[in-house]
Amino acid sequence: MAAEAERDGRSVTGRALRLLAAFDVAHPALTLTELARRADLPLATAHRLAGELESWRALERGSDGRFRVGSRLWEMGLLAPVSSRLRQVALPYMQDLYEATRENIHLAVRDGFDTLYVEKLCGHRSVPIVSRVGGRLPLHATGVGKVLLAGAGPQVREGYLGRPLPRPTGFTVVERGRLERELRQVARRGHALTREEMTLGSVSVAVPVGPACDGEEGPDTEPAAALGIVVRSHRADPARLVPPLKAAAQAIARRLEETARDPAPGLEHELPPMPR
Amino acid sequence: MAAEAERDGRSVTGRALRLLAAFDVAHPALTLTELARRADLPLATAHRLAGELESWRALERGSDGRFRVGSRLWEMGLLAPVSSRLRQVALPYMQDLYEATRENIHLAVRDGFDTLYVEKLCGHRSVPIVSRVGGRLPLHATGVGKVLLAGAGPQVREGYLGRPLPRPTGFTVVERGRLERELRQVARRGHALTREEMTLGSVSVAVPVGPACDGEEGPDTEPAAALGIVVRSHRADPARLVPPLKAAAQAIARRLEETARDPAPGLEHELPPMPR
DNA sequence: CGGGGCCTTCCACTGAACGGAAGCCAAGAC
DNA sequence: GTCTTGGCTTCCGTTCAGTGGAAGGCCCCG
Repeated sequence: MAAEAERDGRSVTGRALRLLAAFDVAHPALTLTELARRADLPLATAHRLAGELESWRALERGSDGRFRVGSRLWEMGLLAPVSSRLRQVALPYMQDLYEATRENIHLAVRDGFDTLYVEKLCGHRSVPIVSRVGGRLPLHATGVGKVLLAGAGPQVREGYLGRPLPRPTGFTVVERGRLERELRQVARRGHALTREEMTLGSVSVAVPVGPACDGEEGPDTEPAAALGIVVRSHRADPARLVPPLKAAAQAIARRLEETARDPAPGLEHELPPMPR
Repeated sequence: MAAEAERDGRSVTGRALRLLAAFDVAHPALTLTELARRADLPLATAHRLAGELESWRALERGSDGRFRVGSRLWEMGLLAPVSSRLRQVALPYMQDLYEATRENIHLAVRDGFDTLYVEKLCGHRSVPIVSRVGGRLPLHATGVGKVLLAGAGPQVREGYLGRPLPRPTGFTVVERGRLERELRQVARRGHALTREEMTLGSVSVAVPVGPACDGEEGPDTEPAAALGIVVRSHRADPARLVPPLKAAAQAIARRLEETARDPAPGLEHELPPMPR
């Protein structure tokens, strides 16, 4: 820890990135002093670096003097593969699912030991829910998470199960044996169904998106993502949602493979770089 | 230009940010050498900095050796106000509009002299279109752009009109006088309607979101955003879309004002920081 | 086998980053 | 009115982290 903290703080780039990392969902806007404290930097240093980041619009400073993440950074982030490829491809199919159900539609990937939510559609009628685009939840307590965990390599699965697992509700399965059995079942069936394991009153159905979603399970074919839907638990038969989910997931997987070839996917219709 | 380039390259942070800025839609994946060339840095320097950025997962290096924008950066970007507030609030209303029309629904803000697209919903049935989330288009050639330009301060408007305007189609209005007249009309009516000015075959309708969207035009009330919809030009009567658009825009504006008060908006349900 | 990309590592030099300190400003207490 | 507090900004001498040329490794192709 000390060693890592050492390495982290040493380089200028590291310090700058620590400034960025000081922001999170609970702290989307920070005064210079808060920023310095959270990044563990001397005020003067934070001031200089934050100023520099601001001049690049990686940070923005509001009229209240607080710093916020800048829209330039947001723009940059959208170039990340998760967003630019996965999201782009999946969105129309997610739209279709939403139209058909008017429930929360989720697209998530595994990032380390977390479920990382890439996209989420919801309307006014959907169940309110804890997930958030860009947010993280445990792998073992959600539908999409279970699918991702079941599809991950044994390495990851072992590593994940070998640590204490949070238990958001009384229904969350955390006993190792039972969880492993469930995961095998998920892998076999090609879908996960979890009842109130993350939030009381909500049921979640999910399927993998990727090579493994055709039923055939290749040796090293971790799914690229998971597609899921969350409905109220009193809803008649969540299992009915599996076929449309699978259809959508397969379509997405196919399109992903197709677009994997062309590096610059079509319409480069950007604005010519207007002089300031 | 020379002066700015000078300042830009001097600081380490600047160099690191230049590396990030080397990525764009047309170049979402770069080899180290390309990266160095595009950022105008010596190879060794690019190598070191890129490595550091990678260790923070601000960049990721694929199996092909190319660098891409990292998902950590994507996550950070989602904390930007455009995304975390505006998008969150507007999305359900945009969903409703999509459901009702199945057409492209756009949410955009003005960023300098560009229309910056914050969100875009579209399904399979919608008109294919050039806009892209995080993308930029001219202010004078789209529905949302015109609304934003009409609502901007005279300073901005003058500045924008004082430069040569691109003309994507033969229908794009670029004559200053005519454009100014149109903008006044947009401001008065509270909505914009453009026919094939950006893309042949598409018509766009848009309304402002924000203080000015109640008809009353305060002195300094630039709209926070613009909400628009793009349909095929042969569609019966695009003007019919104005009332639902206005209703949605007002609802969004109201919710934006409401949530402006509470700094941390509710459910902080993040995962406890799992040890690596 | 030699040439040409592309990537990685090394290391001596140096100028850019550092951060303590001092000063500024506004709000609130007394 | 003055004093205190807290947040922000600027300054500047020291020093150490960043720099980048050069050399070497790897792979592919002719």
